[in-house]
Parts: sequence; structure tokens; C-alpha cells
Amino acid sequence: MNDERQPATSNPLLQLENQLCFPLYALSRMITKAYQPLLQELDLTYPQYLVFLLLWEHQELTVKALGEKLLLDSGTLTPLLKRLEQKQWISRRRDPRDERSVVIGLLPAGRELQKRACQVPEQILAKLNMPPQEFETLRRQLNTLLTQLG
Amino acid sequence: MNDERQPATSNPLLQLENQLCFPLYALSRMITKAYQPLLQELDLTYPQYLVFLLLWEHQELTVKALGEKLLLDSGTLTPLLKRLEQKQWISRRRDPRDERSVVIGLLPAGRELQKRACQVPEQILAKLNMPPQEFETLRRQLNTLLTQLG
DNA sequence: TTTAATTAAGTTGTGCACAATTAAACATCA
DNA sequence: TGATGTTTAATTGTGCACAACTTAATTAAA
Repeated sequence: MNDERQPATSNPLLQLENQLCFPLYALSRMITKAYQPLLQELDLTYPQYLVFLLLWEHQELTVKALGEKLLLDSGTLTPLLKRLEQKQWISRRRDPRDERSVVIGLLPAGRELQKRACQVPEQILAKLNMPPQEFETLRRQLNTLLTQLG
Repeated sequence: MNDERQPATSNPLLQLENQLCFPLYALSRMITKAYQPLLQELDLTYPQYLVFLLLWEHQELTVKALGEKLLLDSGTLTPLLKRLEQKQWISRRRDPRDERSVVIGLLPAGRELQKRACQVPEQILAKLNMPPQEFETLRRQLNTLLTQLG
């Protein structure tokens, strides 16, 4: 019952291999999977890791700011941040100057995490095994496309 | 309580903007979101659309074959396919020659769907507003990276 | 040919991702 | 000031995505 019979699709635009979306979708998941064993040692998921990248850089950010930078909404961030709060890695408090905003801050344990995360990027680069030149070109190309669509 | 204070990260590899993973992750989601309004008219989600691209091309595929082509496992596919079965768009039956395998086939309504989906790729291309040359280069680059990792 | 190993789906549980809605705080201005 | 509109999070519900496990069918080995 295996596949390779005559394609029925007259329209090549409707074939998986001609899509741009699919390799993006698949590659994104594969890279997340490449991070998984490294992040597991830190007890982090990939989206949680992205949140920490921002917090290590900025110490404090509102949920709104995190959402803007990561292109995620509160429906995704709120439960994620609550899980990090429960682990005592971050703090969540209302901004006294604007009670609508929730400010996310690093707790000591969350700050400590950075030391152990330092090796993650290098290990990923090693896994990808990609020429730095090519890496940089692709990164820039994707970022350009991202800002064009955003 | 807004961000831009002095970064604390001494390691630039730990900054979000220097990651390759992030634009991949974000772009993948943005493109899915670009499909969403088009697919909504077909009552399809994006992963369901990918399944149909393959079925329109091959008429019949096992769950295993779908999983190999889409890089998804049965934990993802089984419930997705059951939802499509409930809508009478696909059939699910055991292969009599190997009762372990489940063969997914197109039902008439699922085949009909293709006619309405024909316009989706063009509309997406229009949305992306990307030179065909650049599109093709990026698609090939991502596909290469994909097969390298896979 | 019984036993052991392998394979294919399905199941369970967790964590995103996001649309849609709600609620509270703030801003605006009639 | 009070009514109106906007902004910010939180909530609810659906659908992936995937790790870990289970079950049944097939294959390989002893």
C-alpha cells in the first residue's frame, strides 16, 4: 500500500515539495528538537529558553514587551510565565505606575540559570555543523523576511 | 518599566537577535498565520492542509508514510486524522496485507476540497510579496538544511 | 515452531499557540 | 466629572507537537 503511483495533482503549486512554508515549519520543529536534550538539563522548554534569553539581557520586561519581542500573545505567555514563577525562577508583579502591566523579573535561581545556559548556543552550532558564513547569511535573510511580514 | 537598559549578558551568543532558531521559529508561525484566513474558508488547519497536499498527490498513504513525509509522529497524526475522518473527508482502514498499517484515503468530499484549495498557493505568494528568484533560493536553502539534519 | 525482537498505531499527559472573550485600569473628552 | 473608548492581562476552548508508554501484528532467531 505504498505511495509512488501517478500524481493526481495537475497544479504543481499544490505539491508539498514546492512549498516554502513546509521546510520552514519542519526546520523550525527540528531545531527545537535539537535544543531539547540540552534544555532538558536546565529543566527548560524551548519557548521558556527564549523568554530567559530576553530576561538575562534586560533583567525586567513587561508581558507586553516579551510578547512584542517574541511575537507571542498573553494566551501563550501567561501560563508559561506562571510555570516559571512556580519554579521560583521569575517574579510577576503589577507595575505600580500602571496596574494594567505585569512586570516579569529574574529571581536569583533564574539568574543562576544563565551560567549553565552559556554552553547551549555553541553546542547547537556544533550540532548544525554549518559554515559560519552560510549561517549568518541565512539568519539575516530570515530576519529580513520576518521584519517584512511583521 | 520599559526595557532598554544596559544588557547584562556578556555572551552575545545568548542574545535573541543572534540566534538562527528564533527567526525560524517566528517566521514559521507567521506564515502559518498568513495561511489561516485562507484555510479557514476550507475549514482546514495548516497541518491538515499539509496532509491533504500529500493525499491529493498520492490518493492513499499510510500513517507511517504521512509521518515520514511531514516529520510528524502518530501522537500528532492520529487525532488529526480522526478529526478529518469525522468530517467524512478521509477514510482510515487497516491494510489487509499488514494489519499494523493504517491506510488513509480520500473520500469524495476530501477530493472536492482540492478544487477550492487551488487558489491558496497563489494567494500566499501574493501575500509574501517576495521576488520569485529569492523565494526559490530560500526554499532550496531551507530544504537543503532540512535534509542535512534529517 | 515457540520465543524474542521489531514495527505500526494508538494512548496519555504536558506544554505551547492562538482565536475569542472578559475584566480591570487607564486615557480622552464632551 | 462622567461616559466612552483603549490598552493590558487573564481566561477559555481547540488543535497541534511530542515524549513516554501500551498494544497488536509481523518478522527473525533459536
